[in-house]
Amino acid sequence: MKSEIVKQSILLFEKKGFSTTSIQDIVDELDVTKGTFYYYYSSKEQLLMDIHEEYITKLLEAQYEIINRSYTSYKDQLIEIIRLIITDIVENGSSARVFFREMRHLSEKHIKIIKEKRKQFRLNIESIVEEGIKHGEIRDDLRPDMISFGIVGITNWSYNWYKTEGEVTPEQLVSIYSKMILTGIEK
Amino acid sequence: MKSEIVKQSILLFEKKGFSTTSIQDIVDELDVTKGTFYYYYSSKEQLLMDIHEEYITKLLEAQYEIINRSYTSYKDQLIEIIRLIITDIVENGSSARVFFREMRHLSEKHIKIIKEKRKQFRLNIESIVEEGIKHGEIRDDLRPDMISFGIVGITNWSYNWYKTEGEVTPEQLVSIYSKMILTGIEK
Amino acid sequence: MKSEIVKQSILLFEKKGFSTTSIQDIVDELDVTKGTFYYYYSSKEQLLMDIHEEYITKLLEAQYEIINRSYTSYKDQLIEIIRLIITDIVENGSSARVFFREMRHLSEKHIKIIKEKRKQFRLNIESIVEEGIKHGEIRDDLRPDMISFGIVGITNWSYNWYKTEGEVTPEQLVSIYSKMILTGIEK
Amino acid sequence: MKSEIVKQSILLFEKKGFSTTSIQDIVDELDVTKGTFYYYYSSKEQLLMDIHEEYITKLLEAQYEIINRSYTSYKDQLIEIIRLIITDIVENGSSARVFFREMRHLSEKHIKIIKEKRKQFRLNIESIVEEGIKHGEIRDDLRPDMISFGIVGITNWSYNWYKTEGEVTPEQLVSIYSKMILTGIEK
DNA sequence: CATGAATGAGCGTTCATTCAT
DNA sequence: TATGAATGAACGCTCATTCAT
Repeated sequence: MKSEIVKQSILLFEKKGFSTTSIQDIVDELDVTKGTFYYYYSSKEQLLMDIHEEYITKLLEAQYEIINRSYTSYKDQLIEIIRLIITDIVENGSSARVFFREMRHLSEKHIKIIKEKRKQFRLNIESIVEEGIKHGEIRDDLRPDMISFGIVGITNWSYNWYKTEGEVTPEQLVSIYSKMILTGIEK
Repeated sequence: MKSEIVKQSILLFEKKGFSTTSIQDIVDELDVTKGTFYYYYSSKEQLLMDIHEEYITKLLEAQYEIINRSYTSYKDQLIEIIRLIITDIVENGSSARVFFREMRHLSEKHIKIIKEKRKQFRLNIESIVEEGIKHGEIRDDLRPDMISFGIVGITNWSYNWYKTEGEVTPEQLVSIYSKMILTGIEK
Repeated sequence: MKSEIVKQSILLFEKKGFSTTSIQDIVDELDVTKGTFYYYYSSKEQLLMDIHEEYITKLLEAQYEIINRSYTSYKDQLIEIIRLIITDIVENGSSARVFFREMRHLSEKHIKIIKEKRKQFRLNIESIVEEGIKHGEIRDDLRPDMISFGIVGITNWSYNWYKTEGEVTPEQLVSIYSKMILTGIEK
Repeated sequence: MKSEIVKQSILLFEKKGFSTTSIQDIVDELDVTKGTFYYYYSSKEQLLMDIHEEYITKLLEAQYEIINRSYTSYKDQLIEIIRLIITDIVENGSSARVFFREMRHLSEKHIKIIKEKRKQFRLNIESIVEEGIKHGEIRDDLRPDMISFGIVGITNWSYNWYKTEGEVTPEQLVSIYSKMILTGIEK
């Protein structure tokens, strides 16, 4: 039941937004009563936190898994991370959209926790960029922090528009974005 | 009065989110009563629509102004548009954040109107990219639509993190992002 | 309207108790809606506080009025205060019962304020007793504080049982209690 | 288990009040589940009734025990009853406070039963007073019923303020109150 | 133009109670 | 004996909106 609540909530939060979705909406969809919801979650905000925490934790784990593999180049490592973000958004679009849009509705305390982890995710990219610069793979005139913001921006933004039914496969998008970022669009 | 309502609303919507901000919150800040609000706006949603419409209209106008100038290259034109987005987010951060985050709370009908204009903004970029490809300025293996998504993604994302008090000036950010997009980060 | 809310609330709080009386109960009785209640009171607790504050303030004022009059003896002054308590309970029975029974439902902060005033009321009695002892009117072997507790106990308790329709008039009760306390029941 | 439920409930009812204490609060304290509670008690109200019944029954029994002893005077008998009330409040403060404050939350039917027993307790005092009057020990100008109300008032009220850690021992309080009532405070 | 009183629908949450196991 | 999942009714409270003045 708990996992069903999470599943339905994500769909509803994605469609209507967190604050516009009522507990009633959620339990109606599951044909249970509000009491049941509160048997599993102490508050609506706690549910949102659970969703956020699971999302970012899994993503961070996957990122560390990538980081700890061995690579022939830092550029390849960056491509792998671009792939991680894109495939995650494609595969868990609803969760991703909830994650990106509804963080504001967490409590101060919870926001802090999530922000820290999100920051860590970006800092890990920044570190790879720094290594790439140090090893002469990446140009040194562009600030690693801004590059990392650029990478998460370009990839994360796709949660706003990417459609599974579209013409471009995830792998193609990974390829295009990787080329854009690494070699630019200039001829 | 009407413009003061808009001004305060934007600040509050940015800080607390649209659905968490009450009409009471808005009028309290202006030291008027709710009646006054409803004299100027027929509903809370209408106010949000006004904010959205003004924002995207101004942005589109600025974009057309850029497009209609003459350029030595399409790349320069793209840089100009990157500059437009960045400076707008820096200068009108609150409006930008409300625009990006709260669109969902518009009515179906209004959403359609705004989405169309947002799409037009991106399509205008796509057109420039297409021209750039046609004239051999931009590589032809990356799909103009995806490139345009990439450009708006990388730039728009900055509303999530850019801080005026930070180390990087808007112009530096324009420069970095322009280089990233046009020539890539590879050494 | 505000005063009607107070009036009805006191009756309901007396009859059903504070926590068993719902806002709905109150507004139903007045044929208005819950919104109306919250237009006048920010919370149920705030209403209870208003009731408490008005009650104890008026009582204290009446007590000071008595204290500041001139008397032929301290005993007469004590009788006057016994009269004050008894007549107050008889005349404002509902308020008195709410005051004595529901204080616990105030917030910590509010409880402190009310407790202080209640204590002051008793201390004022203690002071009279002390003066009475000092001037040889009252025996000195019984502790003024305990005497004051005795006086408020014997009189306040009547909120638990006194009925206007009973055989004993308030004035008779004042007389009986004054005699009991001042001269004892021993023959 | 049943007695542990009673014990904990009394403490919680005293601290938070009956209607503010939830079954969950009670069972949490005992590290069992709500099912357990309902195995022993059919309802929350039934538990309250049990507490009330046990309290007043024991008190009445103790009172009869006093009444059935032989005394040299009716005044001594009254003192013994004052002692009973005071020591009971001191020793079973929590139960006493619950008894005095929460009766209102019993059902109509149960209230009637308890009220009857409480009345009996007072009537027994009234009878002693009457006998005292008849035998010339107690003055006959003060109504035995009012005197009995005075006695229970002055003594019962101590549940509102008496603190075990205070300066006055129970026995001292008994002495003071006995003197106040029997011989008055006049010099 | 603006106010202030009032509405009514809905929300998040609590909780006594039930019941199959 | 005891649990744990679920119910359903109610509660305190919020808020966009209306409207007579």
